[in-house]
Amino acid sequence: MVGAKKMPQYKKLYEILRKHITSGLYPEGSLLPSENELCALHGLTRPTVRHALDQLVKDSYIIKQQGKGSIVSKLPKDIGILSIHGSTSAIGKEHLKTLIIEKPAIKAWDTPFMFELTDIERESGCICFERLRLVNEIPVFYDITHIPNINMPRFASRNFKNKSLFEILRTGYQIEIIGGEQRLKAIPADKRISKHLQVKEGHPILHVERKMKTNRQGFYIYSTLYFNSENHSVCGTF
Amino acid sequence: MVGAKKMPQYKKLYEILRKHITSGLYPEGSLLPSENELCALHGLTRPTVRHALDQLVKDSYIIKQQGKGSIVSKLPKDIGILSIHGSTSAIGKEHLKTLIIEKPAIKAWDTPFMFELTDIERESGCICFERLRLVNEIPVFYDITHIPNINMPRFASRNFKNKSLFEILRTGYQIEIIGGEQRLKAIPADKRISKHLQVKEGHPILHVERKMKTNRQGFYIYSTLYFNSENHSVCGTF
DNA sequence: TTTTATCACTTGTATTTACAAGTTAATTTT
DNA sequence: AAAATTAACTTGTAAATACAAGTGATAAAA
Repeated sequence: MVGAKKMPQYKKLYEILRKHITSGLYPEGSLLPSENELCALHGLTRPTVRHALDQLVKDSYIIKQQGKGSIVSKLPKDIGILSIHGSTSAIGKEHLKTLIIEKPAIKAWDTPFMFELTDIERESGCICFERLRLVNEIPVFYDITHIPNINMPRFASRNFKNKSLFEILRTGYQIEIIGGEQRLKAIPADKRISKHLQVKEGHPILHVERKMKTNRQGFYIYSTLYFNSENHSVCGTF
Repeated sequence: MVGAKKMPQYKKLYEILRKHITSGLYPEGSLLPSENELCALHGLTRPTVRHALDQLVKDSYIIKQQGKGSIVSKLPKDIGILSIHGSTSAIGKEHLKTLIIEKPAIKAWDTPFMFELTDIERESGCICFERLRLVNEIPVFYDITHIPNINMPRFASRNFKNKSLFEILRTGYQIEIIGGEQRLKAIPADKRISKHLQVKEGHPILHVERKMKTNRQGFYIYSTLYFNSENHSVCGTF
């Protein structure tokens, strides 16, 4: 294991409990052992145990309630990956289809780009691709993704058909999204958008520009979204 | 008395430092007094001071660096999700104005309401008010807030003119927003919206429905937003 | 039976003490 | 003068202790 030796006690306990929660040992809604029990179990003092629990609260794995205990809350937030919520019913995975409009290709960044770029990003160029997502065969959002072409071997030739972008990044490149920023607007559909989303020109479209921070230092992923929110909403937690 | 008396010490210090930072006493990039200095200044012990600083870190008012100190970072987010970003320049507080369209009043919940309500919420009724926010005298967003009328003494008679809602909730009722969910849509402006936001009917409007979770168990704050995103964007981090 | 009170248990706040580890600047040595 | 060392800071981790405050179940009283 990589450097688990000098990890502080509270962090060790945090990792243990985190693993127990995500693995389902403590199901959602159940109570964690009390602070005093955790002290006895792991040979720690209460301030240390509380420090570990504070981290779990911060990452919203648990909610604490005075007089009651530490309640396990729903498993991790989907990192702002905007989920879709239909106005009629929940959308199962089986109804969601992805169409590749433009295959991943290496090109120069647009100038100006929606976010400010570093010199390194600018020089490296980007991998760009466009996708259309359909729910029940109806196009719902149109997605343009820009990834800096820095240490991304064979990315452009990968098959995106059935795997999520984030799954490929995580499993193929050990890249995980750890946060980001986004800008939202409502805009009228232009010719290109109206064609892809099959709406009239001028129809209100939800426009999202996102800059996603990753666990790789200085490596960001950019994405532009055009969303037909007539029958669906974009949902998110914060 | 609206409970400023039994506020814990660490929270008092948090509020003091927070005020000092937002008021510009400690400018961005500068160092806060060291933990030991804060102990001496306020007659507290280091764990208590550290607890206060932890809160400031959590809310990203400061960044701590071992061996150096607590560095004041950029003034943040009102509540993480809702800052406005102009397409031309940053928006200073001096250019932001709030207009009360409907004063806080106790009434029954709309049926159906945008989010599902518990029986307790439904029975208690709600405090509802509507505000219009202007940037440089131009209306930018229209805001309808619903707060359950549960243990909120004298809330309806408070003056909202110059204080942020969240500031009143935090200082007057010890209520803090700890998260939430939201749904976003792009919709055409109807008659009412177009009147308030001074746009043509049918103009694309960003519509946000939010359910905000608080530190008070089972207590949620609901808000509906209509945003004219022609010249501004809604920005958020995740 | 219903209400009230108590008790055991939970987390919340706060003090005190100690040492580890990172940063910076002054001092000493080369 | 330049490099290395030291000293004096800073925050980080961790222990032991105490009491306050909220919760829930049990026991006592009405």
